[in-house]
Amino acid sequence: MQESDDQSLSAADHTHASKKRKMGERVVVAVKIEGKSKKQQRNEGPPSDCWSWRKYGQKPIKGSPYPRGYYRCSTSKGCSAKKQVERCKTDASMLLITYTSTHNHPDPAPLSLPANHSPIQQQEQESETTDEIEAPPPDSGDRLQFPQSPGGGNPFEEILQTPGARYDDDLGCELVKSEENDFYDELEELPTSSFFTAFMQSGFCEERIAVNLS
DNA sequence: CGACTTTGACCAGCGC
DNA sequence: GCGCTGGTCAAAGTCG
Repeated sequence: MQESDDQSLSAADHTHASKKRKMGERVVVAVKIEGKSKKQQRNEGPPSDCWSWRKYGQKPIKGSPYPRGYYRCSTSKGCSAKKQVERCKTDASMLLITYTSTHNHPDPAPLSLPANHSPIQQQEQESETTDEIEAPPPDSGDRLQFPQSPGGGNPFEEILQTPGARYDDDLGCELVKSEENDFYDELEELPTSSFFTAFMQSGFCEERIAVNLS
C-alpha cells in the first residue's frame, strides 16, 4: 500500500538504508498526555505537529509494556519523514516520540496551533483508565497537554542550552530513576544537529521536550 | 470511495 | 553462524 510507484523508488532505496538501527538522525520528544481515555487514545495521539501521519506498523518493544507505533508522513506523497511513538515505560502518561528523517516538503498548512488548538481540553477524563494502553494513534487532535517550559520559551532550547537538563522535572515524569535508565540516559544528550534545527523550523508547533539520540 | 488502522509475516542488523 | 529484536511490508478491515 504505502510505497507505490514513484515512492517505491526512493522507498526501495531507503528501505535498505533505513532498515533497522541505522537511522541516521533522530529526535526524541517526550510529551506528557493528560487524558487517557480510550477515546482519546483512539482519536488523539501524539501531539499534532502540523503534518499528517499514517500508521504503518506497531510492535511490542522488549522491556517496555507498551507497543511502539510506527508512523509515516502522509502529508506529502514522497515524504520520507517518519516517527515512532511509544509510551514511557515508567509513566504511561508520557509519550516518547522519535522522529526520523526530515520532511522533504514545506509545511502542509499554516496549521496554526492557536486556531485549532483548543487548549487543554482533556477534561474528558472518563473512567476508563489506562487499562488498555495501546500505542497512541496518529495525531489528529490536540487534546494532549504539554508541559510549559519553565522559561516560557522554547522547550527545545531549554534543553538544548541546558546540558544537564532533564525533562522529567517539568513533566513530572521520573524518567531517570533506576537501572533501566540507560535508555533515558541517552535521551539527555542534545547535540544541536542540523536536522534538529531544521526540524524545529519546519513546523514543530507544540510544546514538548525534545531529546536527540545519536 | 479514498484514506487510514490493524495485524501478522518477512527481512535485516546486532549481539552472543 | 544463530537467534533475537526492531523496522517495514502488505492484505484486510474500518471509518468518514
